[in-house]
Amino acid sequence: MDCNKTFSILLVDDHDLVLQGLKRIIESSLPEISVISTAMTGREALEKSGPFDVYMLDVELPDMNGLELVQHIRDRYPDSRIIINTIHEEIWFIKNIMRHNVNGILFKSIDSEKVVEALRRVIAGNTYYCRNAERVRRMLHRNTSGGRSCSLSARELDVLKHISDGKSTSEIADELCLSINTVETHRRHLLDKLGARNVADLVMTAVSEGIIPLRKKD
Amino acid sequence: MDCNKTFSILLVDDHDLVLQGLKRIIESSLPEISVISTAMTGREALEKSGPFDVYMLDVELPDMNGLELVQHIRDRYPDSRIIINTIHEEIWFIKNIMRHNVNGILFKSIDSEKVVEALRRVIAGNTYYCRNAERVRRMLHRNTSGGRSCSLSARELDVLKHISDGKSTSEIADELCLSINTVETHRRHLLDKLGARNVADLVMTAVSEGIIPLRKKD
DNA sequence: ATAAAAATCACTGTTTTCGGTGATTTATCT
DNA sequence: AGATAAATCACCGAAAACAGTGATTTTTAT
Repeated sequence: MDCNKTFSILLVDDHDLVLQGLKRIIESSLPEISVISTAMTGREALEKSGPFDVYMLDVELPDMNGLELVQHIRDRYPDSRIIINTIHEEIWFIKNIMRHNVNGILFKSIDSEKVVEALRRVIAGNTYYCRNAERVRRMLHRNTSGGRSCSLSARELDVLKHISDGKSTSEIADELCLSINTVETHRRHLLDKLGARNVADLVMTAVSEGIIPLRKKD
Repeated sequence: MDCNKTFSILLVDDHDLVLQGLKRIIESSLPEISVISTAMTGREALEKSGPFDVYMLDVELPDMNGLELVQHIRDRYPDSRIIINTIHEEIWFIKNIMRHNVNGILFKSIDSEKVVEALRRVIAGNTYYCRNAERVRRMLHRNTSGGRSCSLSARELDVLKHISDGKSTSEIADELCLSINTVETHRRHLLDKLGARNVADLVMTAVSEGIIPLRKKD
């Protein structure tokens, strides 16, 4: 890619503060982005004469769901890069975003260096996902393109049940007569496969997906 | 209590190995227990001419649920001390045992010093619960004798929801604009109130009790 | 009004989780 | 027979959870 090429970006967010902040960050740290346009609604965004090289979208817009907007942009300008910028860090929310084939996900809570890094990576043709979103991405990837299913092995299910019962890794190792390292590996695979960030998330996901049953009433 | 008094105990377990092990431990470390009787079924236990000072019962017996046996013993000999000895460390199971007003709970996985300690404490008129059971005990205590309900405050529910969504304490603190210390306190209260040992257990309990809903399908 | 509960924050130490990486041995499937 | 997945174990470091204690301020209820 030509190092002297300049890029255009469209920032879409219904909060002016966010727009100004992003604009400022980009202006000061990313001189290769020469055109910075903004929009505060989905409609306004679609009216801007594109294509832009990069779209950075909030998912919560007054007139339109940000993900609908993603569809529109993808339809018109398939080569554009799209970064989603959201305050929602909920896992199911991230999964939704992932399915729309975006190039990057940012959370509004992050600091400006991350924004710069994300833009650099996306412009370079790579993807950027916030740490929290990375796990979810991997999980979905396995399910769709990888061809592999994310079904759990018998042993993993064993470990999962013990985890959901509040056991620590060392306790599980004892009860299943395994090394702690082994249980930790299973645990890691569980987190990966279910796209969970920690055991709380793991249990919630597993129960919600019906992988493990609710606890019997006592 | 007279230091020279000797005590009697009835050990009930359907595994002879366990009986022999317990017997051995008691003989070698607890000279104050002079009468050690054993039974391998609930029926056999009830046929032994009591009362014994202490009953140590397995909950899994071939002919009878150990908790039924507790009832029988309590009815006949209200002053006897009862210790439950079980391999089941599941929380809901512990809760069940707790409700039967026993003096101690041991898990078969523990080492012999704990057995001795438990017997000493129970003989002295105190209670003994394995570490894992202690939390559950505190929770139930609040619900019944304490008069206090274990209902969660609004803030605690807030924090719980975030936890169940896989958020870390620091993330929750950020999102709710609280100090990390505060969130940790809420978390601790949640664990106490729901009788959970860690977040995995917390989420499982909260979902099972219907305190928080399952995650929306995506 | 005043007692009780809720909400807030602080400090400290230990244990556990989480993430990355890599490797070997069985099963299993094609 | 060879590829693939499952199951096993190891080592490391950083981050988070967990446990115990204590304390102040605000709400809420009696």
